[in-house]
Amino acid sequence: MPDVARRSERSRVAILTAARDLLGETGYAQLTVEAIAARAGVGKQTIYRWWPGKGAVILEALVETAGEAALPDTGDLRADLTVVLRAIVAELADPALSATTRALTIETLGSDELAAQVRDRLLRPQMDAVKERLRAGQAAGQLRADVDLDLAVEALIGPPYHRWMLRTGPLTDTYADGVVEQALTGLAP
Amino acid sequence: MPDVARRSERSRVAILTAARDLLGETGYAQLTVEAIAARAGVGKQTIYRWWPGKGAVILEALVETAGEAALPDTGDLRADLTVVLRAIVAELADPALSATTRALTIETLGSDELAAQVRDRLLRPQMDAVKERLRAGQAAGQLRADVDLDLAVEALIGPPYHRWMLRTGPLTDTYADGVVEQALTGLAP
Amino acid sequence: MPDVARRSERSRVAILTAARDLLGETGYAQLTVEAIAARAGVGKQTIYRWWPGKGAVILEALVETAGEAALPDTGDLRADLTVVLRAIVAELADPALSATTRALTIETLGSDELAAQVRDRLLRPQMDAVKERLRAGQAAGQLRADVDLDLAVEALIGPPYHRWMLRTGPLTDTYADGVVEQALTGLAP
Amino acid sequence: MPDVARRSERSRVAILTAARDLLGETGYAQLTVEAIAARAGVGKQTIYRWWPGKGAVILEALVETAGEAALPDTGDLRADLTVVLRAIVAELADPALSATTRALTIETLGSDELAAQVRDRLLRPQMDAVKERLRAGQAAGQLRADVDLDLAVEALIGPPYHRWMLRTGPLTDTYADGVVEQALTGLAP
DNA sequence: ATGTAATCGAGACGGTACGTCACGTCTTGTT
DNA sequence: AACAAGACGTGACGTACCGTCTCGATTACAT
Repeated sequence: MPDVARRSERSRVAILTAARDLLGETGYAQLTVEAIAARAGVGKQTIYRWWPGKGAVILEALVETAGEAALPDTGDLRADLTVVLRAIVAELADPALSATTRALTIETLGSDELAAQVRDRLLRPQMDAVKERLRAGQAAGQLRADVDLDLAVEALIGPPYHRWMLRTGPLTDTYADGVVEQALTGLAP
Repeated sequence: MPDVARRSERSRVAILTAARDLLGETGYAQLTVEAIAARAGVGKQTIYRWWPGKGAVILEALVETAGEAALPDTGDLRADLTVVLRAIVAELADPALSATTRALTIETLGSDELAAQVRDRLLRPQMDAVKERLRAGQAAGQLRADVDLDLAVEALIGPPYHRWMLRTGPLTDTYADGVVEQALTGLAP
Repeated sequence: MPDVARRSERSRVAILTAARDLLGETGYAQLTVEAIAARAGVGKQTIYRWWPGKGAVILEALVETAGEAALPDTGDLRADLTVVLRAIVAELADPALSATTRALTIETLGSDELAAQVRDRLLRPQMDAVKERLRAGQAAGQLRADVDLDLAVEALIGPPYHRWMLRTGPLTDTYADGVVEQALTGLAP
Repeated sequence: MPDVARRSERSRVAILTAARDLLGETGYAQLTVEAIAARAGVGKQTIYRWWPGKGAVILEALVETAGEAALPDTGDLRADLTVVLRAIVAELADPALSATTRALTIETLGSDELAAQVRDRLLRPQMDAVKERLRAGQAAGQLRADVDLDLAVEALIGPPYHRWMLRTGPLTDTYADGVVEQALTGLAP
């Protein structure tokens, strides 16, 4: 079993960077473990020693990139959600970040293990943060008391995610605003 | 430049059937072109002659399976949408159909070409059917006149899709009903 | 079974010509049945209807090319053999004819059937002609009475054939003369 | 740019052995790279990493099999050559060894590169050994001083090679003796 | 300071699937 | 019935990566 104390930080960073760069430059199809190792100047075994596979590397790369999902609470629920939705939509519209997310989604589809990891480490925090903000709004009487907060979160995040995955429309601030508008209308008292 | 007139219908059907069966039985990992060819009793070349790759085969298999996206219009918008949403959710919850969709999604992510095909041949019809039903409801005064129908469609389809992709919750009739309820609340006059 | 009466002479000639041309232009590696058919403007089946395979086509091409193996008999054995040997060596040195012969040799190595055909239709006549000339020389007392004529023929043809196959030396008139000289020395009374 | 220092000797031997065995057991038609790899318990890539193709494998197998071409020199030229010619003829008559040689000849005809290799690594040594023995004989006055040694070698090796390639006669000790007899008659003072 | 044990880079290994090529057969009109 | 055209099942080709496995050569810790 690997001795984490002796782990080379240089290699760890090089691998994650190489993975991100390759995704940005050549796309998912060229993102092979061998390519990551070569680009990072690292032996393949060093990757397999510390990660179970390609997907886990991407996940870690994305987790490192992702900032803390701290949501603003200015008291103005609509304004706060607009900020969040715009950020989410912008991230999906950004080619570099989007490539990583897309790659991770592919890996996710093939592995329940990884799917759970992604859900718990990456999504849950984000969704929980939104949920908390909604709960606060609900307590403040800005939402009906009977709304299911999980559904409410999905009403906000589901549409842009669907649009991004299936490329069925543009991902703009205007769109983000529209999603917030529509969702809040359904949730308001 | 294959001569489509001489194409063997027997082979075409055998290939699509084999692809569907393999997905149902052994999952995506075992869905290789060689396995499809072997199972269908067909040469690999016959697959490559008519489809650009594995993804296109899956797409065609799914398109053939998918019935016509004719939506009911009983006049009761809520009832009609509930029927549709329950069907969509059931499909996503069904392991067999879901496997095909999942496989197709993976292939999609690796090819813009295929992504466009999927969007136009598989998704657009479904989404358009929902949109038309909503438009009829809008004309009948059951929806506000100012709702953006594209957003409305996404409000219905986005949440279950998000939940399915990221496995963040159960996909049940109750859930479907909740999604319809919430969406209609936001769209009602 | 094919009805030889209806056979298309046009196709027959086109096929043999295409085979010869392809050998001359692109070499043996490109000499596929499909290439012959395409170049000849002929269906593949027309080839397989009349020949058992590629080798038989080449054989027929070569048989048609090869003139009658009539040997001169001027009474001067050395002069006659020199003429023949120079002709043989020249043929082996000629890239076009040599390509066909080489191709046929390859096919021969893989099929006893074809090897027998080549031996009987192509080689035997040539070797027999040489043998007859030697027999006449023997009768005229220009050869020892006890020489084995089959061996004598091989003493003339074997060396240049070996040299050609294995590319171990130049194939010139001088060389041909040397072979005749050496062989006759061994056969003379 | 494979790293020859890390090459697996076990694999190298297994591949060459498998190639020889397959030739002996099933013949050239079944001698595919895939069959060699399977029989040797080796990945195909391991073959392609170290040899350019099937032909080179056969060549190496034959080179390893072939003993050193050390010719006896008892002082009795006729006896020494008889030993050699009988060995050559026996080798050509032996189905197993002959299969390898035949296979190599086929491969040779398709590649100038390989042909040169075969000539230089396999044939040249053998022919040179014979040539040296003849040179010694010439020095000892057993051959005329003016004989061309290259021609003399071909007079010995050419006939049996021709007979073997074209299957025009039996390959026996008696035949070998006849060839030596005839050649020496032509070369004697 | 030195031994020792794990990590490191490199890359060969046994595999699996890829997408292509040509084989020889079969099928479909045309002549 | 032979023909041109070309789709078909078959099977080998040579390539790309997979994940595992040796190799010395660092490198960091415990003597």
